[in-house]
Amino acid sequence: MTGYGPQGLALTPAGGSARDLIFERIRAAGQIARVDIARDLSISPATVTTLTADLMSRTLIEETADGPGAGGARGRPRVALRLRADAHVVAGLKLGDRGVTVVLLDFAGRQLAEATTPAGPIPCDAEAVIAAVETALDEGLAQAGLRRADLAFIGIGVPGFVATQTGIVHWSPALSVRDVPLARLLQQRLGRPVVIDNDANLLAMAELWFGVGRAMRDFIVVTIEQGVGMGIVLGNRLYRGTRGRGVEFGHMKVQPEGALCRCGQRGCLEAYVADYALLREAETALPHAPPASQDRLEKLFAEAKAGNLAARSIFHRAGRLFAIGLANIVNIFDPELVILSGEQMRYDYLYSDAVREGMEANSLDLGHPPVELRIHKWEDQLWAKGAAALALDRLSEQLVAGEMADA
Amino acid sequence: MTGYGPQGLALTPAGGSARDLIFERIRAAGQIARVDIARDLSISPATVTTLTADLMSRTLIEETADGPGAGGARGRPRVALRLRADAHVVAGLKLGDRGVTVVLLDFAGRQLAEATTPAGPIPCDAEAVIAAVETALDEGLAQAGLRRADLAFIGIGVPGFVATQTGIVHWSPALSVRDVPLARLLQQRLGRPVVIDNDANLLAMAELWFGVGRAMRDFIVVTIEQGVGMGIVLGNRLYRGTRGRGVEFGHMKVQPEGALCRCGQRGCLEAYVADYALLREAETALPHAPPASQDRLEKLFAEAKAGNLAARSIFHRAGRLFAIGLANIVNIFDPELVILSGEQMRYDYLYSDAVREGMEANSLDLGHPPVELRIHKWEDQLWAKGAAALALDRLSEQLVAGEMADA
DNA sequence: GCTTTAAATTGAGTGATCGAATTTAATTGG
DNA sequence: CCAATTAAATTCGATCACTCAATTTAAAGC
Repeated sequence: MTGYGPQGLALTPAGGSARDLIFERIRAAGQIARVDIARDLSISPATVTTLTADLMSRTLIEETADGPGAGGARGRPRVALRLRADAHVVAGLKLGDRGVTVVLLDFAGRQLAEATTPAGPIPCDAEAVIAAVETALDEGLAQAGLRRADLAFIGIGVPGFVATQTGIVHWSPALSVRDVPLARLLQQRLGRPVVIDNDANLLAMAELWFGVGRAMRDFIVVTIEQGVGMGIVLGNRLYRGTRGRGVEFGHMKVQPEGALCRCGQRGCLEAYVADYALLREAETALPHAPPASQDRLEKLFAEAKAGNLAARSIFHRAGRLFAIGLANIVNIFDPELVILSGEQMRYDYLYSDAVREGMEANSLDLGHPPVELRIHKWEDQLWAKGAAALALDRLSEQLVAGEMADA
Repeated sequence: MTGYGPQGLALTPAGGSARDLIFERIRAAGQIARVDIARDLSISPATVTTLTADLMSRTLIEETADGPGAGGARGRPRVALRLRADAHVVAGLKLGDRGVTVVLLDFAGRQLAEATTPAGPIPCDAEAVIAAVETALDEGLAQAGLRRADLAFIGIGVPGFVATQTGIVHWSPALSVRDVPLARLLQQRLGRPVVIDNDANLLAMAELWFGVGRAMRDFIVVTIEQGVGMGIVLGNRLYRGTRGRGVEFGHMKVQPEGALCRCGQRGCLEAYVADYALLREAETALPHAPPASQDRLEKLFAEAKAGNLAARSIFHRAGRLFAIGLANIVNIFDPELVILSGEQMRYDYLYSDAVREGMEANSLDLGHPPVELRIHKWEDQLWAKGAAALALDRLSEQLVAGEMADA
């Protein structure tokens, strides 16, 4: 008499109310008339009128003054709605090797300010990270003529193992200590709500909220710099793995008993394609170069292009294994699109046709066309925009909850 | 003016109504009183009364006659509800090498009949498969004293690449032809609605609906026999990949330029651990054995146990690569549990402590305890029960839709 | 038999949403 | 310039899902 079927609820308990759906629709469209909302969401025009009036009374949206938009209209002209730009401001920050980047976005998604402040040497302790964030944030606020109190939410991208729900950074190349409750510490210091996440996840968020990913249900973003990161979007949502930590693509094993990785294991993808892995090999093959530096990697690539066989083989192997790793991911998730993003993209050996071909050769041909592969030039503030997207996401949740509370 | 944020809906549009949730709760519990439903689902007792009355009028559930259950109760005794066993009957079938297995389940999840009928040589054409299904089904129906018309839904598990939504089998080791619209053909022949799915997915369904997976949100089922299959459950739902086909674990590359796989590529996991891969190697190392047969694999394993180094190395390599493949999956999904299931489980080299250790050694240590690994003895009808679970799942959807239609 | 207890039910009330009718703001044609 | 036309937006009454508070029901305890 124990029954059968999943014990957890297979059905989603609630789902978004019509008000939330309308809000999301307006945000996604930028400008949209009530009729179109009703049509898009299969909601009656009556409801749309009621709920948009409610959203307007909460000063979240407004009617636009500008012309009709839709061509030679006959009847009553449609009135477009949009988010009120002045409703809220959020900040997004990214902790990087070269410093801290910050962007400020208004509620309409427009960028109000962008700044990068150099950071000290990493790894450093929590206090130094907090101070660096504080400096960058204040710089951005100064540009926009705002104060900290004006921020509705702050999102921060951190490399490493980050648990978003708890706000704890379990390990990060930027931090000399483990298990830092960074979100809480920053919230205390900055006086505003803070949410943190793995930086690769935020790159996926950036594509989902501001990039090509907006129109895709399922896609993957891969980035290579110091390590190898991956963000997965399934069903228009960032998939964070079942325990809320990032997905670990860099430590997929692509070669049994292979090269030694920073993580202590062997054969990880990262141990073949990350900066340190390439440089490590270069040290063996080309001992004449100066000690490890960003510069050296470029030199190494130049040598490969010039025909140095040792250098060439380093990149060749990296590309081959990278293609295998990508193919494995594609076989498992079968996404609509794979985006390769990262500052190292200039290295044609990793983001090249050879990799694309290798990936396709290693992906199962199921009769449908191969996965679309796009290469996105790395923009410094894209990561920060992803962090801002996370902040906007949380802000929305908060607004919905608030609406429920006082409705 | 293009807005921002995902264009698809991030919020789930509707979600289950209270009636659906109550129905699911009763099914999951087997026996449950109205008060408990109200408490578990945070729904008012009044609603539970109303909606259970509705479900009873639809003859889906009934009150039980038996004693109170809860200890020395004082007040009005609670009346337990349960699904009406006689409401519906579903069939689940599995196409296997050894034949077709069928189970019949009543609406209370109890097994009414079970039968296996031997099948002809595979691969064969669609007509032969349909005939085999028909024979097995009628055998099961005869056992239970039922007719085809009594079946509410029929679920069928097919090895290979199966698109569930369209009901098309794109490729299967059981079929000599490609892209067979098997669900439609069977539906026409049997006169009852048919749903098909990849057999590994159905094994996951079986665990989710009837096994340990019932209490787990996220778990993975891996099975090895002819090929390597995997089913993934995320958030109490089977994850089928973004295009509705099964997840391709068997063709994960675990060795660059490695062994040749049936799929034509190199280094696939399957090319190291599937039956044919082991036998292929045995042919090289142990040319004295009789030609390929199930029997030979057992012999090979016996030799390995007896100390034959060549035989031993075959299983050793298979186990090592299998562990790597598992570790990669665990790194990506970070599930609560991994279930290893399959008839070949007797071969300790694949489902052994060595594999467990290998998997843990290759999984990233993130400070939490390693993933739980369970080995489930292969039961012939477990696959078929998974197919029945799929049928029950579809039946529920249909009932919900029907409820909406005539409510 | 009366009280106590807890489950189940009932009936009034609320909020979300819809359908049909109405109002509004434009265009077009006379 | 003024109807007629068109389509967007709004209004109003109705419905449905669900809740709350009060009531009924079926048992145990005294």
